[in-house]
Amino acid sequence: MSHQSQKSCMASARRISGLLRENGLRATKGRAEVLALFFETGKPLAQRQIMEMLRLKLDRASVYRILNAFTAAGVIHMAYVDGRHRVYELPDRCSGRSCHPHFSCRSCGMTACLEDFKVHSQGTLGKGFVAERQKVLIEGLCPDCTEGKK
Amino acid sequence: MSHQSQKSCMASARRISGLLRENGLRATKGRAEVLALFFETGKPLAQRQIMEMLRLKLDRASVYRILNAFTAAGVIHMAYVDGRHRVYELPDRCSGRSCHPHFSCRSCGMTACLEDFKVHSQGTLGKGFVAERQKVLIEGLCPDCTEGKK
DNA sequence: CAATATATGCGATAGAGTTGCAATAAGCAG
DNA sequence: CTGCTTATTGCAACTCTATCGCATATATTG
Repeated sequence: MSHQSQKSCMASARRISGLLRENGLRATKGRAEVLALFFETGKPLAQRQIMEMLRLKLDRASVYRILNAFTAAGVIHMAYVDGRHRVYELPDRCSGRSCHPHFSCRSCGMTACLEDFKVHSQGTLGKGFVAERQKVLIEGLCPDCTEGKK
Repeated sequence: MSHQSQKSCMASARRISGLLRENGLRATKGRAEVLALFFETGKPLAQRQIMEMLRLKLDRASVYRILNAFTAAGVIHMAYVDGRHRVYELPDRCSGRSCHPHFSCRSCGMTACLEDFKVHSQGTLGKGFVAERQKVLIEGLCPDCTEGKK
């Protein structure tokens, strides 16, 4: 999947560089690769996973700085915190006020985006409060782990 | 508030010890005090805050172990992760499947429980998935910080 | 009150994330 | 394409949360 076609890789590389520059970020190899990983996997990623998936060598500190820069620029956002890990994702399917919910398995730690799961909120926050984003995390057991428990 | 009446303190101390034992936990001074803090404040607490509020001396490691033991026993649960801090609270107002939402101010970091805020979820997780808990975090600005931004 | 299993204190350690600084590479003008 | 300026990277040291092993202290049980 990573080397299907030079052409399409290059094409998306150009698209990604453009996206970086549009957001006021220099299009370095490291940044392009990290951003490409988000597009390729389409999944929420933590620094650790990014490090493991990198084809290009990149320092730990650089990955952290890249994630922070991306977050500040709004290219990605922190989806949720999993244990000690900050998990980021593209804000693709998220409106300004609410993000799609995430699922996290308490047994194996597997996580997933719940795109067909809708969350409606009702009620008032109180005077002066302004809600900007709504993060929902469903904890439970994934199919593999429910089978194991049977 | 901490020394209003010896009597009520002692009474609740006995109640707390009982609660610990009911959950299979030894009623040590440290554990009783930590659990009492959750009841007295009624607020979500992180290890750091607990350390600062302790009247009794207790080691950092012990507080961590106490929080883990309480969580394993179900006496408290992790409400959310605030930056690098795990924040715990009594499962008082939480049913088995859903927890009351929390608010977190992105400017000052202040957090609060949203008791009058209800969240309804709709949809399917997918075959084999079992939802056990639903954590909702609303991010935004608190009254103090909205005033500042005006 | 003594025996025993469990908690605690202390020090060392692990792991996520940050920072300072020198080296490097992107972006831009010519 | 070349050189200049400035942002980014690599490296190493560091911070901070959390955990672990082990000796000591303490709660529970009989």
